[in-house]
Amino acid sequence: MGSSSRKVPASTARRLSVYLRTLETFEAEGVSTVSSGTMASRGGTTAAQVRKDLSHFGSFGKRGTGYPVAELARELREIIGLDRSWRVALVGAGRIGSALFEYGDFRDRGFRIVALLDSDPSKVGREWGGIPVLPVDHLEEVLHSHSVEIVVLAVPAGVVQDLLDRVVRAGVRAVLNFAPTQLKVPPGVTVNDVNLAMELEALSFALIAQQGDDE
Amino acid sequence: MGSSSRKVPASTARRLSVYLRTLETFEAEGVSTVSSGTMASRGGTTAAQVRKDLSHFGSFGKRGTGYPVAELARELREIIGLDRSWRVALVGAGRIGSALFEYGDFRDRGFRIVALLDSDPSKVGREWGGIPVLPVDHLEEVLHSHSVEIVVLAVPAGVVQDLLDRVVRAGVRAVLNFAPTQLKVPPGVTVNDVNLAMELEALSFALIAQQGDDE
DNA sequence: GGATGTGAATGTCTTCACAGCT
DNA sequence: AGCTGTGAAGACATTCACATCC
Repeated sequence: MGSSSRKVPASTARRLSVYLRTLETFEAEGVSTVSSGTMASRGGTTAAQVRKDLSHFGSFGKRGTGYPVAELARELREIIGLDRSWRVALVGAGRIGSALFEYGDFRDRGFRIVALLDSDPSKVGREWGGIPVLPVDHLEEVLHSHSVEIVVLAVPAGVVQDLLDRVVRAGVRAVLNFAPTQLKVPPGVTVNDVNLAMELEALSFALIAQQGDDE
Repeated sequence: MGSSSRKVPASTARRLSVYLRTLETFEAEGVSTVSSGTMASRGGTTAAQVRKDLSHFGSFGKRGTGYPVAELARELREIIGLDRSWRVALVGAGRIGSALFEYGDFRDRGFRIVALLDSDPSKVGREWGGIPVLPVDHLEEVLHSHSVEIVVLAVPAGVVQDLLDRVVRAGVRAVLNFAPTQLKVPPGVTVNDVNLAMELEALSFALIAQQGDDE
């Protein structure tokens, strides 16, 4: 009971990655069992939160003992979908695209960049680590021929909505967007935003708010 | 009444940036007044949400008319803290640091990178756009001499907690962290995480969950 | 004894719905 | 008439606390 993924809070989903990373650290340290309390203290949350989060997917612990590190890690990988590999296309071979491409961590975790696209003719035709940069005009056929499941949009704000529409029409249902634009997303499609400007502005806001607290 | 920043939900704070960007678009288009409904449709939220959010800071609209675009934009800039400029130090002159540095948007919005630091001797001594890359050993004095208010940590996971501790001890209270590590943060300090791996994993999870829905 | 798994209680955020201003 | 501002209701998420099992 409980192993179905019915009604998982979005916030829970976002914490699973943290748990997995914590478990992998313990695994590397040779620890074989952890309690929810230990997990919590490393993950910046509470013991009850860890248990509730995990309980959405099943019962992985033993009372009195805790959770088996290796086994729980394996379960989480399966739940998150990291027990397989995903085919990713990167649209926009600029600075951000480059940083992302070089950030080898992803490959290790099953995200394989199988296609690169750009609109700039001076970039098209080049290769990044053996992968050719293709013209963005061919977006649809590239997505199709490479069976792309996840698209990363690292393009200027002005063109991102148009690209998203094309990507969605081509059947892709998961997108990572770096443009500082709030996109119109049809149901059934997940778009995660990485908005660096917004992160900095949130810090600015926090500093201002802190200031006001000393009164 | 209500112009004090008592008890502002974190989620509200994160939406203010979106509202500001929406307003700036309208401003550029010469629109002088917007309703909460229009704001909402562009910001991916609801009219009531927009009004509630704004109501935490004051009453900026006119009933029957809507909100004055230019004036509300100005108010939001002040609330967020974009009516001044912030002094930012960037630790880690690698790929991500470079991408961030080149992403000129920030300068325009008041985030001025005044110092660059790295531990790699081959990078130290170089210049990026006139700003010298300094050795991270001198972190504390650099933060001090440049009156740094915000620090961006674009460094490997292994060293980030140590750097955060130093940064906090040096009196900085706002940090943007790119390492995939859950940091221990003392009270009074705000750390925002940009975790690319986690964003991709969230997409993976979403795809898996969608799959399960068709049953 | 020790730690999980989970209903119940609490807290937080969002949505509703409408009074009140323009 | 139109749209804001806001208490109240509702939905959602977190924390508590304890029975349950190893």
